[in-house]
Amino acid sequence: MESKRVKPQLKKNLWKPEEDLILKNYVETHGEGNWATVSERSGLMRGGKSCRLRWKNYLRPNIKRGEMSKEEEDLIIRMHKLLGNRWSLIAGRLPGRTDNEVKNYWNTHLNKKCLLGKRKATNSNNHEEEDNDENMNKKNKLGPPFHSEPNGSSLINLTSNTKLGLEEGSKKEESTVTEGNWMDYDASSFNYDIMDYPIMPEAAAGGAGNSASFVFDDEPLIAYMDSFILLEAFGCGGEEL
DNA sequence: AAGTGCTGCAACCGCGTCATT
DNA sequence: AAATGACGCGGTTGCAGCACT
Repeated sequence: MESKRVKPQLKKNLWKPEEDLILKNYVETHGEGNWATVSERSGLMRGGKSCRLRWKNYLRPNIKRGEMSKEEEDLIIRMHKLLGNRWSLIAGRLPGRTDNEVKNYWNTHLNKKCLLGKRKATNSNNHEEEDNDENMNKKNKLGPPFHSEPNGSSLINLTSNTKLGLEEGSKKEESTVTEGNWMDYDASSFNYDIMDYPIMPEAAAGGAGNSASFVFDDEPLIAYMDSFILLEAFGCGGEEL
């Protein structure tokens, strides 16, 4: 007589210390993963997502709590400038910090700071849309593409869609070269050659009909960004590395 | 001391991606 | 190839605590 399984009412709101203990014990004995079954098996009336979040953000070993150091703050600012709201990537560079924590810290402390700074630094040009964090995030789920200036310096576009093919010297590029939008970097500082990156079939097939057109795949770019972030974050000199 | 507004943080929600069937 | 489920990410919300009046 198998009746339809009724979904138990899941608990919400703040976690109690005893719930933390149950989850911690459960994960330590059974390991991470299968979050959907954790609530059933552990007896916690919490959704899998909730359990996962609680573990990831608070119960996991090596979680660092408390004040952000000046160095961490600085790193967050630099990386946010490079990556936008990609909190998990940023948090990945801050040992013991979680994406949620970094995100909250940004929203409560750094965002204001940076906005104030930007207000002072920018003139009345209408770049509001490009500079808007939310727009950046929507447009920039993938990593930033690159662009070489005729003078030899290089730029990373932080706001456009990675999948677009860059056309050298196009109007679009020129119009988007603004502070906080394109980042100057010295390509010679890196062991990186832009030609190492895959040219996607559609681009290779001649979409733009231009040998300077690149379409970047997400992962290789992320891999590149990792090393770039390190170099950028620690001052490009490499003395810290 | 009480009321109100503000701030910071924990947690939830919706959506996208990936793996499996 | 399509459907399904699990997981991860970023945005948003709700609430507790603090500051101010």
